[in-house]
Amino acid sequence: MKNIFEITAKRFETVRTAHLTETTEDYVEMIADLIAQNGTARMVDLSRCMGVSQPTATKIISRLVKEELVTSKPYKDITLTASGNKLSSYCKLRHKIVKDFLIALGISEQTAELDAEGLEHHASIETLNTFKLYTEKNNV
Amino acid sequence: MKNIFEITAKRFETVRTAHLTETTEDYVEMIADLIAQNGTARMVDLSRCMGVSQPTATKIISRLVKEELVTSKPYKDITLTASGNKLSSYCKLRHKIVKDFLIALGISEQTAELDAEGLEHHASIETLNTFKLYTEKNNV
DNA sequence: ATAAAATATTAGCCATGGCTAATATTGACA
DNA sequence: TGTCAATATTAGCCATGGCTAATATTTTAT
Repeated sequence: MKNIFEITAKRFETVRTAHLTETTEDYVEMIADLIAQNGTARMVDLSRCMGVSQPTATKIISRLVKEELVTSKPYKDITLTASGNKLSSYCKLRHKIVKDFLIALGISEQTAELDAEGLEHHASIETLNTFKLYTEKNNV
Repeated sequence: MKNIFEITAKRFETVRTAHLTETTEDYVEMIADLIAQNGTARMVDLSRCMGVSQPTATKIISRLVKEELVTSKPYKDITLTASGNKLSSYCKLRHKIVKDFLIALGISEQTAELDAEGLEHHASIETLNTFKLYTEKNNV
């Protein structure tokens, strides 16, 4: 009846923290994808890709500007700062590790893509490393 | 430039939907645990286990009452309805599948517990089945 | 039995991230 | 070039889930 509380509480706090960074990571990653594919990232494409309205995308981008991950001037294309680029590279790598692992396990590519989107934000370094090793061993 | 949007949008919508049900599931599961361990689920224990303030727990419980997963009368212990119990059983099973899988993969129990808490809400049926089969094959 | 401690609720604040409607700006093309 | 369509922003709403401070109730203990 004492530190049982602290142990479970810490788990849930970790998950809540992950949620706070999820939106940030997903948007930064999508901006990088759009730039790679189209040369530029426009608000309208970003909002369509994320499945939200344009005002929602605008609001989130303004937060990312404050966090210095993104640069955005009114009516201009969105770009990533150095730290935004760094974060997007990390997220892309992590996404690939999770997706490839699921595929190596025998899961269909479609499900792997869908599940990776949700799972990637909640895998610790230890788990990511284990996933990576498994894929390397079972995918040659 | 057309249904690329729809595909990625659907992925993110799935994740957002999962988030909406996460709190519900975590609280229902914790209430079941507290009842199993202590005989009753009190607000103060629930809030400590979830790592939130008591008013936050109270607010969430009032939502769960509306959703008919929980019964709660002021200053009385919290109990689960039939559907609350059903949901908690499902969540508990799913949590075990994910945690056991991570352990079977070679991940430490501590990390497995921590990561399972975040991962369990984002694994599809296909992925859960694959996890379960893997554990069964590699854990005998 | 009553005072103090523990527990629970209410009120009221905040940030995030959804939305629609209205407005502003840009870009395209006739 | 001027108009219209496309894009972007702003304003203002909502729900969720955090919090603290204040209040209410219950439990404990003297």
